Amino acid sequence: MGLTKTEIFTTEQNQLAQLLKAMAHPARIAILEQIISANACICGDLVEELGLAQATISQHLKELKNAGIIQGTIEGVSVCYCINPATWRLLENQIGAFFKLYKGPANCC
Amino acid sequence: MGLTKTEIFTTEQNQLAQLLKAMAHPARIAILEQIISANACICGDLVEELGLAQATISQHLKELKNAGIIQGTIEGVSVCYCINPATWRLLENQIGAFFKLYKGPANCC
DNA sequence: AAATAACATCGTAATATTGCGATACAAAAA
DNA sequence: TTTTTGTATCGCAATATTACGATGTTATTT
Repeated sequence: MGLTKTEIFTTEQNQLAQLLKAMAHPARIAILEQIISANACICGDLVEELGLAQATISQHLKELKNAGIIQGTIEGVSVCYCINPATWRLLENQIGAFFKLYKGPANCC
Repeated sequence: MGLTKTEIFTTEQNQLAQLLKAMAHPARIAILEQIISANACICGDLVEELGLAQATISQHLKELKNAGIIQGTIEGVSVCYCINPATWRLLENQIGAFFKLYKGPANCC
């Protein structure tokens, strides 16, 4: 096959997996770090900063945008990408809740 | 192409991406939730609980194990999988640090 | 209006992931 | 020792991801 069986999982499980997947690439982590540290970043800067082609960066930005993690507003000739606060908080909370499930080592292993 | 250029990123970026990727699948999230809630889980239970074939579950368990997120100890006939506390804490801290980078909306968008 | 600048999209090649049936394997039970 | 039980691994087909050159697109300059 090759396609995930989303229908057998809960909405929360699918949503969290999708958001994590969007972040689960070193280039996209680097992009997010850049966007956050620059506090408003445009694609051109990222191409210079990271060592990837413009087309590749643009594609990664698209994935982050599709996942709702970032948002882009046109600013003259260039595009200003920044964090989508709502999704960021949502993901932070979802992940936080997930990690809090674990109460430490069990008595079995 | 088709292979990630890990050499142009930092060790931290690659490590975080790899751990996130290991979690970025609804089945693996469901598996982790099961392992945590059962506080020691074996593969057989998971096959009944989730709607995936035994071979598929075993493969997902292998990925979580390779990433260091879970560990398995042989317990008689079956295998007892549980959370690897060290990796769990590491990931929790890495993610926490990452999310704390963001200080709220910038003044640009 | 033509040229430029900054991104986006298309098309493609290489590789990775997902899922599962079939089969192998190792430990315990019969 | 044979059988059973619980997992792991193999091999395959379908699909997804990654990267990038080439080409579009859109808004600003000139």
